[in-house]
Amino acid sequence: MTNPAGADVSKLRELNSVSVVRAMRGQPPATVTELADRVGMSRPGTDVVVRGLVADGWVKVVEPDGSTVGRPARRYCFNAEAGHVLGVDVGVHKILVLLSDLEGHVVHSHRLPVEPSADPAARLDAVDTAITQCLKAAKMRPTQIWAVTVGVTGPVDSTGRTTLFTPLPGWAGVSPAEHLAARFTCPILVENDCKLAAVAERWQGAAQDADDIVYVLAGIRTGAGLIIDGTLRRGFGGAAGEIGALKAVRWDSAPEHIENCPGIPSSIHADDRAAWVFTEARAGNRDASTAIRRYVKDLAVGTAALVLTLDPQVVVLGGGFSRSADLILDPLARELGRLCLRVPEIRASSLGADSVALGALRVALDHLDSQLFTDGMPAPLTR
Amino acid sequence: MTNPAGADVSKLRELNSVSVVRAMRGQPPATVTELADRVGMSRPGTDVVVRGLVADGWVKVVEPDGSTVGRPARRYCFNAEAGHVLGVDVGVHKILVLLSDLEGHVVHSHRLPVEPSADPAARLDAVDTAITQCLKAAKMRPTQIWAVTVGVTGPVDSTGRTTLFTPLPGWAGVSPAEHLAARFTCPILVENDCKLAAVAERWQGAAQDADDIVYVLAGIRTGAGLIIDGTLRRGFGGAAGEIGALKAVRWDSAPEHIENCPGIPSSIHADDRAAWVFTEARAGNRDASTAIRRYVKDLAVGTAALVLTLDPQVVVLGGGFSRSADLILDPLARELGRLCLRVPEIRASSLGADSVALGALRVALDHLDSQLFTDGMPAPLTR
DNA sequence: CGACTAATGATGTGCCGCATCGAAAGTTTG
DNA sequence: CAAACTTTCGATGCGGCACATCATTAGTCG
Repeated sequence: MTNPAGADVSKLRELNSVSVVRAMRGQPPATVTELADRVGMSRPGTDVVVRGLVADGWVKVVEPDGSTVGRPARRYCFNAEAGHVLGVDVGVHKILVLLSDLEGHVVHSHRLPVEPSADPAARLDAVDTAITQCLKAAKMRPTQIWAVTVGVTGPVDSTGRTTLFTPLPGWAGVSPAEHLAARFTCPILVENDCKLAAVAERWQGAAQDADDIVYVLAGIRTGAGLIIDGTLRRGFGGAAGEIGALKAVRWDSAPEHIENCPGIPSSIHADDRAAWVFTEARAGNRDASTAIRRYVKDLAVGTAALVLTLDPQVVVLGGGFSRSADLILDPLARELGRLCLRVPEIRASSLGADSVALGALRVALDHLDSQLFTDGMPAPLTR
Repeated sequence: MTNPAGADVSKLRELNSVSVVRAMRGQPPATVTELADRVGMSRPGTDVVVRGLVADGWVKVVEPDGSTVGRPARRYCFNAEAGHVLGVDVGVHKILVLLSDLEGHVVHSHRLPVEPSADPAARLDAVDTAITQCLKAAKMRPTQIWAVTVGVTGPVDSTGRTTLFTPLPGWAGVSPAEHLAARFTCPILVENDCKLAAVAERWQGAAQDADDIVYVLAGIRTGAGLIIDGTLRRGFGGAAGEIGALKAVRWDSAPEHIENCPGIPSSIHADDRAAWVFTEARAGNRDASTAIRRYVKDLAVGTAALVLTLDPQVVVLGGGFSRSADLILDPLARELGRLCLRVPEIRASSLGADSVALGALRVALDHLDSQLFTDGMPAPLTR
């Protein structure tokens, strides 16, 4: 786009092929006439293009089908099974692998619990196992995967290496991309988990209508992911959104208000303390309410910094605590109203714990899209 | 780009016309053969395209010219005089109007002092006068202007209306765009001054190599402009970069450290106090050094919030105080090192007080570019 | 003045998309 | 059961665009 490139006549075919594919994706099977209308081309021209796409494997035919009157039309739809992508969430407690087709429909998933204390080698082993299991269940081989995205905690630099501090033991400097390159020849992307969750919320979650989104991960950890003008922003060194590193913003210590809330019975498991606090707060427990109020106050300072910097349309609240969004959203909105010039909409995440892996899928698909659409959709069968 | 559009055969000509123009702009006059090489088209094809562009007025011929051997080639260059744009800086003390051709070469400028206390009506009158003078000097009529960008203080919403708080008296809610629409039929853009200065620094200033830039205005006022992935980011409500509104960030009061530095002689004019402080600091005045240290400390907190949010490649320090960048850059870098994960490069602005108007020019030109390039460069003579 | 060089202009070819029209494949109706 | 109707399918001819090739032209150099 930026560098001038002479356009051959064949470029036209490429352009129109891409247009037709764009018009077909995510839609029910369509007739050539419908596609011609949608794309704004003539019927014969569209027909030729569609034939080419069928020959290349991008499009498949859905024979006749229920029509009312006239000669029944052949129906075509995007061949989502032409390729598949993997989305991997390397979490603290679990590895989650999602396998989807080119439309983003999840066809298989595999979840593997991991000890929070596991070292990088063990964790990467678990990733391998989960991917193997997932592919096996889907009866697919690694060569059939067109792209993989891995979500990890902590910032990721442009080479796909984790950098700086991460909550996982010994995880700094690890390169999941290099590790997976041994098994996959396709592009392997590595991305921060908060950023992927943000992508997921825009794709299928609470912010599908917005192009400027601040996603705030509110849980045992606190983090953020930014989508600006519809695109995930990584920052020059991949550390965009790491406002929590500013000591004046008490994101590191914020969850402690809840974790260390006075009155938590010692019988409660460490992982369930937050749930206890939220439940108690709803029941009227003063200490619990205070803990949450303090937490939200700390959370709001960092969020306000993000909001003032970016002026987004929506703030999406995700992470473990977002299950109790009813207790957080309103006070958070109040605090932001106090701190910000213009308060954006604040919404609770509508995706569960799968959001990181979902976002990973979307990033992988986006990567393919940008490649294919700029190259004019070469035949996928040759891969 | 996003909605599928069938590509007619004529689209090819459009594409190639755009490519050729792209290859010509900012370059010395070129022969058809050179252009063909640059664009990657055949010579005859390029020739036809260039002829069309000449006929439309986009390109002009530079007859023969010094060549060495062989038949002398006709040389063509982009006809920058085909249209012009205006960049207007509505400052506190001055109105500055720049008139440039389509290459961004300033052909005329007009500067008009304004009382800081002038009300909006008087200020808009001054804008009118300055524009009139500038056009008169260039012997041009308003219809020959293809786009105007106006830089103002304070956030600007998407309709080009100033919003919220601004340092100019009564300036909130004013719409310079509506005011100018009476004289110009071309697009009139209104933008925040810090944002425009950021654009200027990337265009001709200290950050020409960077795509992720945080511009910090350090002067009597403090503000910021953000460029992410090479594009100016306005935010959903036009208030991106307004981190100074966060009270925890002491940007509002930061300049007071310098303005109220102990020891400033009462004989010094209010506008020259900062200069006095910087001069004294260089001479070893303790109070002055302390004032600057405190100022930088406050400045750094807000800057750190921006840097941590966006992780830019470069921070450009602009505004009046940047003339004394030698006293600010190093301590600022130290503070950011303490506060941030990854410290970006910190550079002093290399543009003077014209930066806002320059950025306004660039924004106007960018607006034209995006329009023309997507429409395939229709003949400009018809305007 | 002739040889060399590089741009110019003209011709023919192939590809692409469009408009048009007859043939085909169904449904509806009497 | 057959004729009328509706809609898709397939083929043909047309015009536009870029390309390759080659003769022509306009300079410089020896």
